[in-house]
Amino acid sequence: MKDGPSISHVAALIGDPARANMLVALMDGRALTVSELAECAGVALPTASGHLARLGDAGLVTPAKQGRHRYFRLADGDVAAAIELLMGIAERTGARPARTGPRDAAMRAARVCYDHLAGERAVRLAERLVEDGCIGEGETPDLTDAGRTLLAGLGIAIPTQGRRPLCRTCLDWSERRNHLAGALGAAILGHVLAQGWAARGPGRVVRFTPAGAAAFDRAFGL
Amino acid sequence: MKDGPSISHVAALIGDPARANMLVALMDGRALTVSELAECAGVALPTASGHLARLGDAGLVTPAKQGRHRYFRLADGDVAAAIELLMGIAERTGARPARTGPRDAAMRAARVCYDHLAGERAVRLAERLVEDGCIGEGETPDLTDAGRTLLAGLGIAIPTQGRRPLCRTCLDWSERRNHLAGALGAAILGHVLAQGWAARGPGRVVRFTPAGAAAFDRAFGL
DNA sequence: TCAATGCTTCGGCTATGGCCGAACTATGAA
DNA sequence: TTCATAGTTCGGCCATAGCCGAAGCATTGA
Repeated sequence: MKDGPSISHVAALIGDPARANMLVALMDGRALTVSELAECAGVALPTASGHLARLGDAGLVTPAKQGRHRYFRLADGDVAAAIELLMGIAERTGARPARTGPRDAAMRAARVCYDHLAGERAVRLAERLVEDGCIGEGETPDLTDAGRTLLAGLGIAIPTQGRRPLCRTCLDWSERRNHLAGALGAAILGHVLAQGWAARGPGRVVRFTPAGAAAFDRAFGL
Repeated sequence: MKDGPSISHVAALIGDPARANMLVALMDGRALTVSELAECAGVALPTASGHLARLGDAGLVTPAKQGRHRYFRLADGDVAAAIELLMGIAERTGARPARTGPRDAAMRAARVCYDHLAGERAVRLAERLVEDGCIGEGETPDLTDAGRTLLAGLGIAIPTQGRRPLCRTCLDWSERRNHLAGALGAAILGHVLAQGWAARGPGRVVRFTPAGAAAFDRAFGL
């Protein structure tokens, strides 16, 4: 009677189609206004406002007032991780016809998950890092000395340790294996974009240039 | 717009309190019957049956027929992981310590779980029995000679061994630790009621009399 | 100061879906 | 065979909560 209802409250919030659409729209880590989210969810503005108030109360999104706009973003990586996991479960049931459009293929290849990289290449990276002993295993792996050396060589500054874990695993919905999240995951995405190895496409898609993909693979020994 | 609804379907399934309770009850990996899950969820059997059919369709639980029972277990670790994550999010919000009504407090103190005792006192009993070497450990602990002696002294007949395990552990909702189920768990509850140490209240609540509580604690050395 | 924009609150409508009792099927026991 | 137990299906009741339009703040710009 204790855990049940409390998780059901959170799950019920995600369980409404309009709210789910909003949350998915926020999965790329950007902040959107109430009007934009209403548009994404396909509901009228008052309805969206009500939904967002409830999501905010439950700590799934955080508001930021700016002028006469109110921006909302996902509260943190855990919320993004939960949504990714639910996507994986939803997909596996086969309820969804395959329908693998071109945009879908790009999403599978590489995309943003909150503030880090997800998709096929991100999963390969994560597995390689473990294999090479650069990071440990588990939910919040350690960054080893080997890992620090590798990153230093690439010119990626190791984020200072705050409240947020340096490394975290996040289950990838398209690959069904872990990719790397946490502060370091965010730093790597930043590096990839800063180097021009890839650029953000529409929505969550991340497009690697041919040269960028090669550089990425070389950098991490893929 | 395509992902939203599909994750919302899964989330909505978890989002119903009755179903959430069932899923949480299954979190220890064991399989439970429809009746047991109905009891855990606090709903009637037909209602539980319907819920489980939907959870099964969505691939969150898997059924296994055995005789005239139908056992359900969580489909896989991903489902468990998603529930854990949702628990974490729900907890961090601090959202729901709220509704601690009198009936709720009574439920936490002592209640019936299927046909045995659950709640704070039941968990203490189970831990004491293990500590005193009266029963073993694991999912279906053995009853030791020390345990048989204790029960004989209290005048509790040891149930004849049928298909049902004599001792079984059952995860306690409110305490999140194990209490004692199985044929012996049922026998102990029967004894408690027969001795007038406690009486069934409304719903699942079990109310101990002051003298009954003292007698119970003395009997088991709590 | 007035107007325009962005958002929230309110009130009322509606439908989804959760719940149960009763009746029915299937399995096992006597 | 007959009875008992476990579970499913059906029908109907009812509450929750999702939705929108209208009206009410609040912030910005003229």
